[in-house]
Amino acid sequence: MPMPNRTLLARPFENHSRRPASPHSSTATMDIMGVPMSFNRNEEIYGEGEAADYLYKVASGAVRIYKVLNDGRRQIGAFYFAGDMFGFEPGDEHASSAEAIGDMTVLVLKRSTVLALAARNGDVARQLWRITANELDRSQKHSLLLILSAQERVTSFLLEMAGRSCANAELELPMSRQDIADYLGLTIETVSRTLTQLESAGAIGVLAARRITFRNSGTLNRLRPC
Amino acid sequence: MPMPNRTLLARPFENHSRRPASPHSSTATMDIMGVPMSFNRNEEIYGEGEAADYLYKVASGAVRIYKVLNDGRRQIGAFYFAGDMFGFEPGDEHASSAEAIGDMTVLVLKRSTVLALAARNGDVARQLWRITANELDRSQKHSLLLILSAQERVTSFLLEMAGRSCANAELELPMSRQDIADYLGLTIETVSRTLTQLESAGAIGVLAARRITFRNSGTLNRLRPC
DNA sequence: CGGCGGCTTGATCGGTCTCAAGTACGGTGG
DNA sequence: CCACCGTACTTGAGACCGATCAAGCCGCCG
Repeated sequence: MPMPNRTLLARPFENHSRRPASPHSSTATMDIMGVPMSFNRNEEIYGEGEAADYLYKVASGAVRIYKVLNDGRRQIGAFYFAGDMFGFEPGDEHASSAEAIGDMTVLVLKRSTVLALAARNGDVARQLWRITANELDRSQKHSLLLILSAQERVTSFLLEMAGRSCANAELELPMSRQDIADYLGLTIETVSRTLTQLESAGAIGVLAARRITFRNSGTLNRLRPC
Repeated sequence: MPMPNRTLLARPFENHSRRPASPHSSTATMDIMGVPMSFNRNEEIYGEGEAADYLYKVASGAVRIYKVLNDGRRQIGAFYFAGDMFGFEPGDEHASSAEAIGDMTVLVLKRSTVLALAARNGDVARQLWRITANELDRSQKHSLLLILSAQERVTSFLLEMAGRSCANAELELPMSRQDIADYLGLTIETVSRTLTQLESAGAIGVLAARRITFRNSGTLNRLRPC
C-alpha cells in the first residue's frame, strides 16, 4: 500500500495540485456545502488517530474505512458509495483510516463549520444525529455478519451490496477480494471458493471477478439468516 | 426464558405492581430525570421491533441487549451496567431486545420528552448525539472482537469488563457463560475452556465461575491485539 | 511475448464446534 | 443437618469448517 501525503490530506482547503474547486460557503443545509477533492486508487483519505477536522461525502467512486491491529490484521468496518457521508467522529480524532477503493471524488466539509451550524440550527443537529445513528445501525448489522458461516457472510454481503447499488439484476463490485475478505472476517481464498460454490449452486453468476449476476434470489435469501 | 408482560413494559409510567415511585418531572438535564422501575432476572425490558418510546438508564444491576436470528442463534450486542444509558434508537422501534441479567433497577425517560428537550436545548441535543456516538464506538470495538481468536476474544472481554467495573484486581461477572459466549460469537464450551487455559497459563484465577482475578496483566495484554 | 497483480483451485492443518459426560453449586424439602 | 434436585459450568473425544501453504490461471499492460 502506497504512503500518501498526509499534509495534503489534512488541509483539503489549501490550493494544491489535487483540486482547487470553487468553494461554496454558508449554504443553508449540509447537503449543498462541500469542497470537491479527488483521490486515486488506494490513496489514503485520512488515517486512524488523525484530527477529525473534516466530514466527507462521496461524490463518485467508493471508500473503505478500516482498522489495522498491531499484528497486521486489517478489518474493514464499512464501505461507502456515492451519496454516503463518512469521517464524522464523535471524538476529535478518527477512529479508523479511510482509503479510496478506486479513483474517486469526495465533497469535504469542515467539522467546525458543521458543528457551529448544528449549534444554531436544530435541523442540522438532528441530521448529524441521524448520520451517526445510521452508522450505529450499520455497525450492528456488521457485527451480526461476523458470527455467520462463510456462505452466509458472502451471501449477506452480496445482498447488502445489491441493495445499496441502484442496479438490481447485475452487481458491479468496486472492491477486491481482499477487501471483501477483510470486511467479512474471512480469507481471500474462502471468499473466492464460496463465490464459486454459489455459482455452482445456481444462485449467482460470476461474469467476471467483479461482476456478479443474481440467478436465483430465492436460494440466496434462504442462505441469509438475518 | 420466561415471557414477561409486555403491556407493563410498554407503559412504565402507569401504576402497576412493579414500582410506582415518585415521578420527578421537568428537571433541567437528562441526568436527573427518570422514573425508577425494577426487573427480575431474565425479564424482558423491551423487545426487538417494539415502539422505542422510552430511554433507560441502569440504576443497579446489568442488562444485555441482543438479537435473535431466525434459526435461533442469539447475538448479544452489548452489556450495560450502573450508570449506562440504553434503548435509545434512531428509528421509532427497538433494533434489539433488552433483558435484565439479574434483578435490577432502571430509570425510565420518555422518548418524546427527551426529544422535545433536545429540540429546545442544544446541550441536551449534544448529549443525545454523544450517547449515540459512544454506542457506535462500542459497536465498532465489538466488531473488532469478532475477528479475533477465541483466546483473544476472551482476554479482550475480561479486560473490557475490568475497565468498566470499578474493581481493579478482582472481577465479578454478572452474566452467564452463555451470555459471554453469545457476546463473543463463541460457544459456551470454548469460553469455558479458554478461561481454564488462561488460568493454567497463570494469567488469571477463577475463584468461582463468575469471580475472576487478574494474576498477570502482562500476559493478558500480550494476548490482546487491539 | 513476458511479467505482474488479482483471482482461483488444491491439499493439508488446526481451531472451534458438536455431542456427550461429568462436576460444582445453590435451593428446597425432609 | 443431609438428601435431593436442577442449573450452570467444566471436561473430553471426534468431526468439520475455514485458515494456511502452495500452485496454477487469467487479464492486463508494457
